[in-house]
Amino acid sequence: MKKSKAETAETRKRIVETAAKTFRRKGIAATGVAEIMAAAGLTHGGFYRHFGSKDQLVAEALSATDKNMVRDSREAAEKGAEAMLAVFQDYMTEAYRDKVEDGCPLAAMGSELVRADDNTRHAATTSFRKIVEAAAPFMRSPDDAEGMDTALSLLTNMVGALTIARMVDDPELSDRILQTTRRRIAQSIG
Amino acid sequence: MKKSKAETAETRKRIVETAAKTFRRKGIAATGVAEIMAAAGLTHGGFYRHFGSKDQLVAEALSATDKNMVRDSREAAEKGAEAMLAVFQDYMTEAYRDKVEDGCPLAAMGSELVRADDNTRHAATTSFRKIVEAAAPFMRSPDDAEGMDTALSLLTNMVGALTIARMVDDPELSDRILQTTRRRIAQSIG
DNA sequence: TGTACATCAGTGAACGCGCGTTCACTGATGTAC
DNA sequence: TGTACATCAGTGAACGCGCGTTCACTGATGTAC
Repeated sequence: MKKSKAETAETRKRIVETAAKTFRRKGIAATGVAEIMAAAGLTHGGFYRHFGSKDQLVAEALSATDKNMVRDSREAAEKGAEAMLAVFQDYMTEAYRDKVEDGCPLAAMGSELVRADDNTRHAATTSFRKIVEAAAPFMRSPDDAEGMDTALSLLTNMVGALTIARMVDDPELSDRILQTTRRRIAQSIG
Repeated sequence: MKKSKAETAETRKRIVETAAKTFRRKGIAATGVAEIMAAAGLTHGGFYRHFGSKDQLVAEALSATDKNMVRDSREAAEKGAEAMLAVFQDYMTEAYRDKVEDGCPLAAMGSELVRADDNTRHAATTSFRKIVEAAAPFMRSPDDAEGMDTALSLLTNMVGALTIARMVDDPELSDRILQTTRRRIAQSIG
């Protein structure tokens, strides 16, 4: 039952992507290795041919998602302020709020990442910094350090707002949080 | 081995307080009922004399902590803008960041609360709204709805900033996040 | 006020279950000649 | 290019363990008379 190198690489990628979605939707601690493998169409026994531990999968799943977010931010930065604004505003839409499994891992798993292992936290830190750096030049006062600080403030606000918009059980309040945050994004970028 | 009513009430309170700390420090899913009971000096068998389920304890532990935060905010609101500012700034100190188990539950368990049961989410929502309402009159533009919106923006920012300040593995970046958020608090209140 | 009895807080063993991880086995892949 | 053999991806059973929850039992509390 050995698989070709191409197939093996594909399987590995599929496990990482399935894990990335499931961890965001259900949380890290609440998601089992067997559950991820089954969702990827495999039995759990083969897991350790690909990864040394569940923690390693957590780190890789986070890295994979973060890589996409960094890429999106950089592409927007190349296109200019308008594209940057659009990418950030999209983060605060009702559709984005309701699709947890495809969204930002910091918002979806934030409090669990605080307790994640060193590799995972380091990956999260690096990605977060890259996004802040991509956004900084587009802040209203981009002089030196000030742009960084504004970007830091804006991005932490977005993560917190998205988390709380998902947590509250009052749809009106949730929408209002998104709306207020969209306004702050518009005020910060320009 | 039956205990007096006073002792029973005391035990119950002790379990809730222990749970509130442990859930914040280790996360909800990662903390077991037996672990909480042991930390409270009891065996796990007696748990169900006090609570119907782990979920019920989660809801009560959150409510208890939130009640304190609402009280602090309201007391500060009665004292005036300066006290309000002080309470909020305290939230963004390095000491507060490093004492997860005594701090804000939204920051400590945010992403897990999104998936918590209805009672828990409702309790969290109600408390969050009360704190926003207490803060709103002290925002720089407190006219009508605008104060609410600014308070909503500021508080979601504080929760997100605290979570990310705890998550990043770079102490300098972490401190900078706290500092930037303190500055925003000072700019918002006045 | 004193006595008999029902209540019930807490103990410790046990329930079924799912967890992360290991392992013997399989058979197709990839390599050495 | 063809053959013999080593590799190893994936399966499925099993490991020890801790999970949330249940239960028979205990003995002190609280109540009814």
